[in-house]
Amino acid sequence: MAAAGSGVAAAAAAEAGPAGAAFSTANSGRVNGLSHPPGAIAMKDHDAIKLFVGQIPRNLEESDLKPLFEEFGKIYELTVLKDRFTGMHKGCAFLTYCARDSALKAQSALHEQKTLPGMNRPIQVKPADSEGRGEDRKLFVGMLGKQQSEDDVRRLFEPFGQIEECTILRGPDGASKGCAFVKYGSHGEAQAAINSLHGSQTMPGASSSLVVKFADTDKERTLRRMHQMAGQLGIFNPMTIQFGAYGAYTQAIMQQQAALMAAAQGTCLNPMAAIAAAQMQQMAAFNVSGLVAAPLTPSSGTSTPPGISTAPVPSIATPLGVNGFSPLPPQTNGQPASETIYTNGIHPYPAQSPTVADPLQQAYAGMQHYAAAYPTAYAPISQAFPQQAPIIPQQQREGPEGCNLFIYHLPQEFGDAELTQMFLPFGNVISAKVFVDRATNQSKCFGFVSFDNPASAQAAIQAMNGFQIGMKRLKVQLKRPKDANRPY
DNA sequence: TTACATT
Repeated sequence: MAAAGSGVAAAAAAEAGPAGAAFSTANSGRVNGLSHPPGAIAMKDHDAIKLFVGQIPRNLEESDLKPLFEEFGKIYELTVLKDRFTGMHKGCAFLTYCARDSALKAQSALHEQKTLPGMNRPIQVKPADSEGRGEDRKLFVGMLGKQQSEDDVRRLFEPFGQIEECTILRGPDGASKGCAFVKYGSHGEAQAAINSLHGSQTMPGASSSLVVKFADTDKERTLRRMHQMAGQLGIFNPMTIQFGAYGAYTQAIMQQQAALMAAAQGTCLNPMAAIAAAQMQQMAAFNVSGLVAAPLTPSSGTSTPPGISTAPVPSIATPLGVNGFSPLPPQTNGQPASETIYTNGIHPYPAQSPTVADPLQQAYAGMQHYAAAYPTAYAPISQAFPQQAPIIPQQQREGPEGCNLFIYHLPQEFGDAELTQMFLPFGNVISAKVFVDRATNQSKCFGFVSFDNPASAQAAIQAMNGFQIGMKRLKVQLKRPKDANRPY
């Protein structure tokens, strides 16, 4: 390789980072995917449909099938399913067109319409099981009364169909958050329930009428996370606008974030961006592989926060039976684990959206992987983003008793702004102060954060105490009262 | 070795 070019290539490879790995694995894994030529990033609609294609003769490979399906549009990905051990052709495939419309056309033109040579049943072309069919019969129910039990909700929804699942979202204390998920046997039943129940009544104690809508899909949830995180960082990224395709959107953000992260690692510019970048990677990996990146459970007290050690992002795409539509970690008590941190209306998106705490955990975990993999490979790219001035002016010092946190083991490069960002998800941060050595201007790695209410402070302790960053774990405690330890 | 609102 030419000496002049090698550095650039290495940098590009490094920048692709774990995300790149996740993408390529998803495409090429152990199945013979129809991969895209290097450098050519194929786009697909954000609402593209993954099709299952059945009744394919076993002697036909991707290259043989491609012409047949290309008739309906540009193919984003075509993968013949193979037995994971023997590599044997399973007589079916997954097919994703770049355009949603192509999928619909292919489905109506081909499904049960013709029989391929050697087969005695007609070809099957229909949305893969992973495509929403679990989600589109699941409802989010909001504005329930806090006293209403699962049984109450069941009774309310029973008239419209078979209920497969009914879960009230609850806080850690078991108190209802006034919302629930209800899953029917079919989309139609769910729709019927929406038609009849949405806005139909106001439950005792609820502030407005009953909300009944389809639960967010996986994609919507992830997108919302990204927007949320982007909002928190004050990121406005023009790159993302021109990329309508979801995958590309993610990738674009990630690349930007990777650049930012590089800046943060190289020059201590913006550690929170690093966190966000890590999160973006996690989300992208999640998106692409259809797997939950890491089991997430809120940490508490001094216990080891689970799922944030150094578990690598799963990079094995499950080629068949992908059930990427179980975005929440396994639940033992019928509640989404990620919901349990929030108690007092801190939740940035009421009830059904993901919390900030689990992204944070993912973020930190991701940061560690990233740092491990790419310790110093970056040049600072500070101009990648206009660096926003810290938004929150620091006026007050201390909040009321029980609202002030002492935080130790902060990363060296964290300043007031980063500290603020880190704790913003838990409530209204009225002050955040990192102590710096006045001689060296170096952080002393500890600081204070004050909220305007004790519940926020408690939520922050629950979520962030014991949080691993690098080799250390954050210590997050209530600040000692001023008069403590006085001898008299 | 963990330093609690600073000169």
